[in-house]
Amino acid sequence: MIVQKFGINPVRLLDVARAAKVSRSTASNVFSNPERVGPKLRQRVEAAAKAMGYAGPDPKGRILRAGKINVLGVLSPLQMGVADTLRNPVFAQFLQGVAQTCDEAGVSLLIVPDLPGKNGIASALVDGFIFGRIEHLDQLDAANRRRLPYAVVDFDAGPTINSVSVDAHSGAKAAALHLLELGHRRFGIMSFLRDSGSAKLFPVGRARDPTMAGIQVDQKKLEGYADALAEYDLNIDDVAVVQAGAWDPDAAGIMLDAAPEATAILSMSVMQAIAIIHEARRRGIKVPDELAVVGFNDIPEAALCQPPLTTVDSLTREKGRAAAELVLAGASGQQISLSSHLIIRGSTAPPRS
Amino acid sequence: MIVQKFGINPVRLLDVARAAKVSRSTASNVFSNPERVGPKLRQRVEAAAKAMGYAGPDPKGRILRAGKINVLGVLSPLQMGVADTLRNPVFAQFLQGVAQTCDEAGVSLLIVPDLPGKNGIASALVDGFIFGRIEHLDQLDAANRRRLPYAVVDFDAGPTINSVSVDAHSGAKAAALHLLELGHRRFGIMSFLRDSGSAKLFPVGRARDPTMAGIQVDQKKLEGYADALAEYDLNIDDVAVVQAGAWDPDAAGIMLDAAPEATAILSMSVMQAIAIIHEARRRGIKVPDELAVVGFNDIPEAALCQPPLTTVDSLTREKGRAAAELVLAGASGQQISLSSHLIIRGSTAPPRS
DNA sequence: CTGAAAGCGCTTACAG
DNA sequence: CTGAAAGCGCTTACAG
Repeated sequence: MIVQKFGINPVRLLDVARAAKVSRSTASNVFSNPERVGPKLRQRVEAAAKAMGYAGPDPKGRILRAGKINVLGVLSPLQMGVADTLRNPVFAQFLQGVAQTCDEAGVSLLIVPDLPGKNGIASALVDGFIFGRIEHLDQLDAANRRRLPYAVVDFDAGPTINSVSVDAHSGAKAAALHLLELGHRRFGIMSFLRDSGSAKLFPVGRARDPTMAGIQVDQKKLEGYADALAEYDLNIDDVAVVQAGAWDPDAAGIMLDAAPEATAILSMSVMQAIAIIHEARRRGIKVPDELAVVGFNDIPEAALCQPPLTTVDSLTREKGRAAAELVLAGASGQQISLSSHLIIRGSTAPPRS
Repeated sequence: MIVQKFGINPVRLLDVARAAKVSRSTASNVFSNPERVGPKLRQRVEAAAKAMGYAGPDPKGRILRAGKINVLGVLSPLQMGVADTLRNPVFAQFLQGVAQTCDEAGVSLLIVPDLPGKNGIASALVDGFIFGRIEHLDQLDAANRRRLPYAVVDFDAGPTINSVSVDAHSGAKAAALHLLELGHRRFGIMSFLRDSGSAKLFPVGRARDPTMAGIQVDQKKLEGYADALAEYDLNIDDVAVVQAGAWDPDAAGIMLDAAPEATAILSMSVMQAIAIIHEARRRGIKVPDELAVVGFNDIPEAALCQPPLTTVDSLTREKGRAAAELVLAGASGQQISLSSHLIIRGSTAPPRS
């Protein structure tokens, strides 16, 4: 029968060594460098260990010597816990990419929450980290102090910082051009609210807040939309923008209300694009015939949607892979740039009228 | 400008202490117990630290003293890497549950791959672990030796081991009864192949291999199906069984070929149930009118499917939550049992004929 | 409020 | 092949 106990009975290497009447060094070698120990002593130590219920060196002690921990850390986006991080399908995909590299390197993956009080970066037992999302340079301070390799994603932190970015500008531009080429001229834009606030409407005509596109990568998407519109002599200032969180249940409704005349919606978030398709169906608006929808980022749900979502593939998984490779290789100051491309599926068609 | 360097310049607490002309203890207290240090000394130490680029105690050193690591480990199923683990939607949901508890406890989540050579359990820096999937009692040996709390899921490891299980028997029975009540009498069963082998067909009439249901929890599902069938004087030995991995692209086709007369398919895997719906559509078989399909486990894709999948909700997220709570509470020998229930959606209807 | 000392559990040159 | 010694970086009673 197996008896599960712990906390009690802290057998240490030293105890085993004493019981087996060998030195600590020899006992250590039995577990870590068995070939250096003669068979007789080895068996004696192993027997003693078994008798005492000692299962090998405690990693806590070993780590201090070894230095290497064999763990890659991923830092959750600002204020996000582990659960939020895993729940976000785009981030989950990013993690899958990171995980692929972990598997190749034989390393475990630690998801570190960004908790209000604690400084996860300062205390995480990792060999390096990846910032899942970063919004300001000073978020890197703690990482710089750890003197561990790290990489950021979709953020330009200058030439000294490892980074992996997707060309969001050209991806967003391609999405908008696709709609323009189909003949659409009246749009609504859904931007990403990265904190947990409620949806914000930026109506046409009023002073536009520069934060309406959220973080750096989203601003590039907005510029991509604007540039595409400009090619067709359209001004993005004439397009209503709704900024909302990925899971905001009201966002799709607000968007459709804000741009009732729109024949096409550009969404920076794939989740919101899917939500718009659902909300349109609920309202009896046919997608794509009466309303075309384009998202940004490709996740499995996008292809399963009815109709399947036309969206920008921003190589999320590859970003994760590449970021992890940089960190595990101990790179410093490498910049990797990936190019996104549009996947045309069923949610876009020429406007009816 | 931020300069990212590491490996070099290993400033230790001792160096800072020397530079500030204080003892190690005092320097340590500045970072870990600031209230115990007078303001003058504190500032002197902080200044020295800043000047030398010391950011606070290295967690590697601290851990040895503190004992607690603030990390909960999840062990990947047999032979699975981190990427496989994250990619499996059921397991991803389980991890979300674990993560919820981690967030409540302010703990990070470590995903430990089950790599051929290494013993992840022996070397993981965690305060306890959860076995994502277990098939034999001896997989617990290494965990028992670590003397750290742990829990298993959907596996009865006896009264001394923490476990969280769902009543798979009654869930599966409910699924089968639902079909029987609708009038179905001819079935096909899709069981789960837990290793990476190719699909296996267990045709009717031949000697049935007891392993055709895979691991313990799957055997309970099979019994649940059998008991339901028996209530309608049907024998499970007259039902063709196909056993396949969650992602096997051929499995759905093999199942449909193996039971061409079936009006309903019972699948132990939600992914395979969805695959059967897709394969049926490809073949021009209408679901649910010409073929009813029931899965086991509920994931977001199941509801998004066309038609939405009728499936057993086995409370995967709750299992993760509960398992994590047991471990973090340092429980020992607790058994938690959850009851599954059927979610009836669009993939089931009475048989046509 | 401050510091000298012991120790967390292990490993690794090095000497024999 | 084996062992005495030093040390990984830090913290924590304890004495002053």
